[in-house]
Amino acid sequence: MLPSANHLIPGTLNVLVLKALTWGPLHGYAISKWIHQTTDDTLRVEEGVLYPALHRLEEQRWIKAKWGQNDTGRRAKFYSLTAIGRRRLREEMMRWKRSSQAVSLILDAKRA
Amino acid sequence: MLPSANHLIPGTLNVLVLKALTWGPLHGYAISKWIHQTTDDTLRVEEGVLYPALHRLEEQRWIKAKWGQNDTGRRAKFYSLTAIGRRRLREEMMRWKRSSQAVSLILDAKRA
DNA sequence: TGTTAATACCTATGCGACATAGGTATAGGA
DNA sequence: TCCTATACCTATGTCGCATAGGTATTAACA
Repeated sequence: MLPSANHLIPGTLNVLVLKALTWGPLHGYAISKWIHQTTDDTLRVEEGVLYPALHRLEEQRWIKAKWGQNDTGRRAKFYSLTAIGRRRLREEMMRWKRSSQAVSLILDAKRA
Repeated sequence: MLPSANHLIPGTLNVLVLKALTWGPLHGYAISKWIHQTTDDTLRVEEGVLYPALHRLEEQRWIKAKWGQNDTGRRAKFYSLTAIGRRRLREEMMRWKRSSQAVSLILDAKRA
């Protein structure tokens, strides 16, 4: 295992998924690819991580699922944001901004 | 438990501690206070989290410990960076920058 | 034609880290 | 006297990620 594999920052997966769904309904595989491509291969969401996460989010009513078909007529489960999910997304984004800025504040701290 | 308590971003504690020690040897309680104050109360490291983390870092030889006294003559265990720790700090900082930028890239993504 | 890669979904297991809740001891201030 | 701050510690629970499997369909390719 490479020391600098494309690991997620723990706790960020939910907000990444919610953000992905602001583009409209997406199925799991597409969410995974979108994250992967948008971050230029920096973040990679393994399927064994993504699908359980989607199920948790669905159980919490942050997203809802609906079986459908992709462009090529293939079956896929499309997830979309609920009202709760939209609210949570805003909250989680603010939380991320706040916390990550705090971390950067420390890491960028210079001697007086 | 408040939803927006002063939680750490999981995985960042090590690098925060290592960075703290670039100011010179510090004891656990001081590290905790420094993080707390530097982030203006955004990040709070509970002692039940900090001390085990310090022990792990020591075991990995990223930091080393030495009993001493604080300003008021009170006993305290002072931690300082090892050469390995300094190297790891640089690596972990780069990793953080890379990953956190990727997350922000996603969260700031706008419709075309 | 057969086989591989890509798409699309899933579960099970392990582990590490954090959150929480305790505990000890000393020093100082109200 | 009692409480707060300082300074250290352990134990337990939980949650999420990492890993390693698995199924099924479609497309590409040899």
